[in-house]
Amino acid sequence: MKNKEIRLRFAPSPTGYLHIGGARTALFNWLYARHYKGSFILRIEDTDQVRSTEEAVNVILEGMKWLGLDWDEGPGKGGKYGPYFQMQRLPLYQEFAEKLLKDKKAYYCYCTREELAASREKQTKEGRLPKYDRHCLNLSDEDKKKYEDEGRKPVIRLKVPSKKVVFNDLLRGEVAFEGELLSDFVIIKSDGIPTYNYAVVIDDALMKISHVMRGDDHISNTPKQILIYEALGFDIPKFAHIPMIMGPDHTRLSKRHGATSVMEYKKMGYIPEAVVNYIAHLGWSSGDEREIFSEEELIKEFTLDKISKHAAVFSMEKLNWFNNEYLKRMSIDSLTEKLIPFLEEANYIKKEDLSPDKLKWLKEIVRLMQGRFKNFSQFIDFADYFFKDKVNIEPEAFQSVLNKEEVPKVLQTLKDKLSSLKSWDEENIENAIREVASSLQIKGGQIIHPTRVALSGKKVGPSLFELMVVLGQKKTIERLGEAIEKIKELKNN
RNA sequence: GGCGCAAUCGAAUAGUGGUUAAUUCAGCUGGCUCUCAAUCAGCAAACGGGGGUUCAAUUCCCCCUUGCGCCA
Repeated sequence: MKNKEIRLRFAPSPTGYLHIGGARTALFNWLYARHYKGSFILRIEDTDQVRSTEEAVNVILEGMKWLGLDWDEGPGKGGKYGPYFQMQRLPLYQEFAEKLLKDKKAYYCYCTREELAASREKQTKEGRLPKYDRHCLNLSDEDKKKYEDEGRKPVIRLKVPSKKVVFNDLLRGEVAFEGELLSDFVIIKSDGIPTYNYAVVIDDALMKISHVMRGDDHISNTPKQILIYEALGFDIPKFAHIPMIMGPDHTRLSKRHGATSVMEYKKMGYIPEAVVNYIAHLGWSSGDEREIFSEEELIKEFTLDKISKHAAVFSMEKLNWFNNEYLKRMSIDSLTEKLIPFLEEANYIKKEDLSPDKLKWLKEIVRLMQGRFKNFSQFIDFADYFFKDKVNIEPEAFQSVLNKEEVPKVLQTLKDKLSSLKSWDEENIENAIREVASSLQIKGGQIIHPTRVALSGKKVGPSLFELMVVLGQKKTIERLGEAIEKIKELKNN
């Protein structure tokens, strides 16, 4: 049963992608709504006509879906408090503005940018703090007509009462602002578009939002919004201002910090459950020592008293750890399935060529690699040699491992030995390698390391014997030969 | 500049009017091992500063500082 009283919303502006900070805000709202069996509403704040795009709307919706944050009302869903795009709600903003005008709680203002700037400069010079001088507060109809004949387009300003505005933040307790400091701010711009603070109030009120949970960068906007609620006689929702997420340098998270769009994490091969689990821990903790939470557990445990009040720093390392934890727990089957799109993207496989045998082989690779990569892109990188015809030997690996006196002889001896192997299984391969080692009077490592580089091009990777089983006898022998040739070539130069 | 919010290891968070201030990530050392990863054992690492209140403050109050944000 839904709790009709509890209604939360996430209201992004479609001026860009869904970034980590927005996603975390969405997640907290979603978790709160789900925890208390309320409703979660998605609203698109697209009044910035210059920067808003339909493309961005789609990317945001995609991001929400990828994270599994489903909404009860909003784009694609409808709902009884729609529309859920602000640009489709223009008449509503107008209607309530007219009510304010009629009640003398708002007024038209014809002042130009230049006039405003001049007034501000004068006040500053006089040592007063600049605020709108109410030049247009009591304009007569004639005055207005005169201005309009001049071609001026008016804005609508709220007549701000001179009083202290106090609200009780669910996280921070009482927050107070001196009303004197507030200017008669604009609620409708001269082009008829509402300002942020005004539109958000009309929408939240009309959509019956009970809890406004948002980044604490909105604390300073809250008194203005409360004034609008009061002027219109709307019920004031509860406010909870959650801490922001910063980059590692403690500045606002931005492109400078690398991947900030949630969809980039999809592209890099993170799994959404891990991303959700990680960002849930940015500003929230269960209070006990668990780190890994399923979606259900998060919903169950999520309450406001466990949210911290200070900004959090995003850490890629910790995200990697979470992702790896999820990757380790996944079955080979589902891990393989999730990897397939990345393998196709890299041109390592074609889905239509995926015979049962090939799928089995693929799963073997996945089994060998599981736990050794932090995300799917890394898998593509780390396991390339299974899929490519020729190995790409990393220069550093060549220098430090293959470029040694005894290596060509070792590889040649091994190659000869392996060519005659009848049964290509782990035990036989290991025995063969140990035999070569003892016949050449070298340690296992002295044969294993160069062989790994010859076969995979890398110094690190899964157990060599298993690797060789999966790679197959033919390719193993080929690559040993190629490595020997390559060493020769470089020696001669 | 005005106003607001915040402050515990490098990062995320626990925690308490009296504690050896805890856990996870990252770092470091060692075990295991064919490397890496994983894993196990261990190390290092914090209560921003100053005043109060109190027998006792990291914890409560005030100021400062610093960071962040909003407005201009």
